[in-house]
Amino acid sequence: MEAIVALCRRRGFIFQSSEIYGGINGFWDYGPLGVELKRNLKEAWWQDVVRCPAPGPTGDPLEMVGLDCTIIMNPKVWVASGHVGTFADPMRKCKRCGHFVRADHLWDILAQDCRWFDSLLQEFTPGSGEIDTPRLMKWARGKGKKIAPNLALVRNPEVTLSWLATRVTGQDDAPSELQEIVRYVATEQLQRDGLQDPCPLCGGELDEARPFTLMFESHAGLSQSDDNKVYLRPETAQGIFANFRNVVDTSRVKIPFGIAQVGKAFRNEVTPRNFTFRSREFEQMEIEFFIHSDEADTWYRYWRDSRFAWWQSIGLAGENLTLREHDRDELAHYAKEGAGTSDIEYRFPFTAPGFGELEGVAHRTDYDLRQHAEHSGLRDKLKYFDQQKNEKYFPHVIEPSAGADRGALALLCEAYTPDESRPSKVYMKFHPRMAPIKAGIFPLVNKDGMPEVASKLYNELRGQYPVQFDAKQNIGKRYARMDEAGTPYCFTIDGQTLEDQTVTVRHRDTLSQERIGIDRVAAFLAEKLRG
RNA sequence: GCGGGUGUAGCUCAGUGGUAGAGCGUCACGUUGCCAACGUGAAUGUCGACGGUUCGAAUCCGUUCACCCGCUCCA
Repeated sequence: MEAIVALCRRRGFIFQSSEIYGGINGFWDYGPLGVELKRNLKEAWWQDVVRCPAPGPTGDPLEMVGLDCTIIMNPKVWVASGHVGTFADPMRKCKRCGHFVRADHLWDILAQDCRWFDSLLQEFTPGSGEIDTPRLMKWARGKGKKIAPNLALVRNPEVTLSWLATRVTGQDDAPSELQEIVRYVATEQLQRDGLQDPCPLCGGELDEARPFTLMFESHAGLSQSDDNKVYLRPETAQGIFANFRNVVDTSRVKIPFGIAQVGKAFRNEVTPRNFTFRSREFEQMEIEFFIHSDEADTWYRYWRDSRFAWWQSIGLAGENLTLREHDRDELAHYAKEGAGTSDIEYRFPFTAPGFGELEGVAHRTDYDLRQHAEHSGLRDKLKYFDQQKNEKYFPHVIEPSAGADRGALALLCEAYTPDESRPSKVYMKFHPRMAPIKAGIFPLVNKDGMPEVASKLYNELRGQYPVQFDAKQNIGKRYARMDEAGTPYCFTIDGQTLEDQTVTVRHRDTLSQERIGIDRVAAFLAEKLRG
């Protein structure tokens, strides 16, 4: 992976944002080659999804329209969607080690996934619940010291155990509840703070539960008050739902139909990691496909399979691409009752042997439209009226939601091909459609009229394709540079060109060469670049 | 947020208290006859940042930032 990051930087695919100031965690810039690659990806998506989508499950053409919404919207959108409120999870921070834990999951985590809690339980006699003070003391000074250094019982065993003793002897019906005993051993100063909850990691005390949102906040207007607080969108989907009625009213679409959007979204991730894979600012390519609930299964399967095929078609054809159906219990709240959710995943070098998500295909039911219908007060006006069926209903939604940056990263990882036999030691095997530069135009040597012919060809081609002209240094060096940029073809003008009007085509992947007429170069490229 | 690692030219790295270096790359000129050839020359550094110790710091100490690995988190 480090080699890929190094090549991205060296050749100008991806730079760290604001690098000259030391960078900023979770933000990345695309360089001259990277912007072409990402643009190719997004344009291919738009072409294949909005302008000319594959036929639907019945063979009929799909109806798709585009949309481009703002990043900042009325904050009520995020209340309706649940991003403000239920998803602003109450989090508690450990005062000792700084660890964050979800308040509502604390006791589950302690019981199921906590080293010191597990170990401490062994010290209680099974069944009886009796408190064995010397035994707990021994635990506190031995094991406990290592795995729960900040637990009150470990820091100050005598005092803590004396509190525990008063609790137990004061009750007739000991054994007492496990949870309460644990809170006692986590509490050092009973009178001042009451019983404490322990940190699953170190045993230290947790502070108050506070809502913790992944959304970036800003203010629309000059004053920085709660009145004008706004959020940077954490997903593009809600802009589509909020405009559902506008699109239906203005574009004559009929169910089933889809609305597509490409755009930036922002999430204040706790830990941005793995190059651009988890960034705080990223770009999504989302479709909300509106259907009647009776057809959810059919459309879900259609989108899952056609989206998978699409990623294959742009070069992620190997075993590194996989389709994973979610288990019921990992589904998002809105998708529990739906036809299913699946991820299209790619085996990135940093996730291997596991996979990382490229695109999620989810049946969101009618959750979002219902939420907006209720919160906006528009209620039934957000329903769709089906003239043929004479039925008014909230459409269900199949949502294929892809990450553009993750897609570009997968393309980079997939293309990266070490090859010790060639001068560059590595080449980027992009699908020609995705390649940032489609062709290099080179005079074999920089004299004898070759540069003039090459330059003429270059000027003809550059109007249609991103191509590069290079006459400097020897031909091998120029080929090597094109290998690292992932340019699939190089056209070289040599002595023979001047005699018979043919050029050599050098193929990136095979290193083989063929001769074609100089007048056929444009047609050659057009054919190779076709979807 | 925790633990471990890294940070010197575009890249790979050397330099362990005393004048900041090498190779590769980049650029210019010459040469060139199909895969980073050769010759000559040139540009390029707040030694990640801030502070401290010292006559003197890339080097020692503290803090901080960024990246990598492992936790945690990822609706």
